[in-house]
Amino acid sequence: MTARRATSPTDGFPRVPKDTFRSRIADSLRSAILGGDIAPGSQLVETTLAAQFGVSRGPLREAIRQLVEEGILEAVPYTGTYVIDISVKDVDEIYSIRRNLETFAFEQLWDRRDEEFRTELRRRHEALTATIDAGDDKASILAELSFHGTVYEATGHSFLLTIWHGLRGRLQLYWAAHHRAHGLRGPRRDGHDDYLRLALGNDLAAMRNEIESHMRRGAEQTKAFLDGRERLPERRA
Amino acid sequence: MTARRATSPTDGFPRVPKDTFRSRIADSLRSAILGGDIAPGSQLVETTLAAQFGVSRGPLREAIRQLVEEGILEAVPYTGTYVIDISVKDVDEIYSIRRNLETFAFEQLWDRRDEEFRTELRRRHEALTATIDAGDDKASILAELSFHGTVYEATGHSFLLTIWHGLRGRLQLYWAAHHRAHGLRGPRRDGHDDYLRLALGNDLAAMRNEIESHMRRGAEQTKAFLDGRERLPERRA
DNA sequence: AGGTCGTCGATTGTTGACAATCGACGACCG
DNA sequence: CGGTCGTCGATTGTCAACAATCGACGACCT
Repeated sequence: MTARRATSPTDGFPRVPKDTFRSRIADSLRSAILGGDIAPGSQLVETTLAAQFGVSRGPLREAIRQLVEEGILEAVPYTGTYVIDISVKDVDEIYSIRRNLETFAFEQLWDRRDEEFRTELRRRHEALTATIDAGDDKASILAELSFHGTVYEATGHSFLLTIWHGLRGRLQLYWAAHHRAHGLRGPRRDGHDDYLRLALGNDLAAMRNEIESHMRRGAEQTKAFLDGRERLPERRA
Repeated sequence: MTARRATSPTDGFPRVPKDTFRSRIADSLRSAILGGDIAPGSQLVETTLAAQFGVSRGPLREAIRQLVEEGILEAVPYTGTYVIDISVKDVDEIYSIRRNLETFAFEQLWDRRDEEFRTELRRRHEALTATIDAGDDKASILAELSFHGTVYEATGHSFLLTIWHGLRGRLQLYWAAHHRAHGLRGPRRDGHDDYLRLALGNDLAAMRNEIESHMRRGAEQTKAFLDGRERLPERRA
């Protein structure tokens, strides 16, 4: 009897108005940060933001507390709140734990994969390649995260899903920074073909290996970007 | 250059005053909930709490937002905020992912275990048995969590540590409920002897097995308590 | 000139009052 | 007697004003 999430928009029946300023502000701010419209490290000024959103500072501050707790903002009392900056160590950590969790998710799910899961995974894979073909980098970031999110959602493991959402935010932040710096994130169109094939197949060990190499590739790619970024601070491509 | 946590009290130099109402309120509220002074399912009334803490509703609401995001409170807009209730499914999830993460932590740490780690682990194990000998159940809950936390902290993996803190809160909540219901939580005095011995030894596979069985034991114990509790519903929620 | 200390603008922290919403109780109607 | 609908108290959501703190600039002293 603990169920019924107030924030979930996909509950079936028309829970239309159940909305509040702080939730809209939080959503809006989050997507602005994760989408790359606000650069990492920059300071958020409450009065300015409140004016931009057309609300007072009260709800805005509550939204900020929420995002601080989500880990995408950093607050220093009496001084300021800043968008978190990204480091090589962070990337290593995120990818290492993501490898672990995604493997765990597949282990949990493996014998319970049903047709709905397979269909959904294929659907999101197609959506991903479509955004890549369309050259829409911003959408392809979301599509890739949505693709990987399929398995987390399918486990029905709510705590795992919560952790994944935290990781997802970080990844989105890194990739957005990457994209903003290079102008092109450049995911290969066939980058998830093996992943999809193995996820639909029956060789769990092979799937483990695929996750391993997939994550290593991702970590190397992201770290290479950050290395260059730290060696040449402030350079335009 | 992203370092310097404002919330860490163990930084070395006297960061005395860097405190704010909302942080104190959040700490106070959290320990009251996790310590079992506020029952799961009960509603928090802002005006009442604000009066008890001697502050206005502003900072209190921000603290609540924080705890909601930490997962120990649940908020329904325009209606109320409640201490989360615990379910059998939650226990299964927590222990399954905890087994996974604690194994991951040992794998990360294994070849880097130094004398400081061994000393600290032994020290906390002694502290744990001491609280059990003293019959201080509340302290033994914290001591057990502190003991297990050693390995997470030793990895230096900040994201892993963050996730552990989330799990820790849930566990503390379950155990506190358990304790309040039974009057005695009853951890066996030698419950962590094998765990300690293997954690200090050189057989990683054996350590994996120990974690596995340790978690299974813990999950069964907690679930048995919840089963009995759900069969005899004591109060409304 | 170099360093120290006071002052000031900017920003966050806090407060009390006011508005919107919810859930329940009770009157009213069939 | 059962059900429906309006009203009302309680609770949360929002706002604008005020206080505390910080960081930097500039005057002052040595």
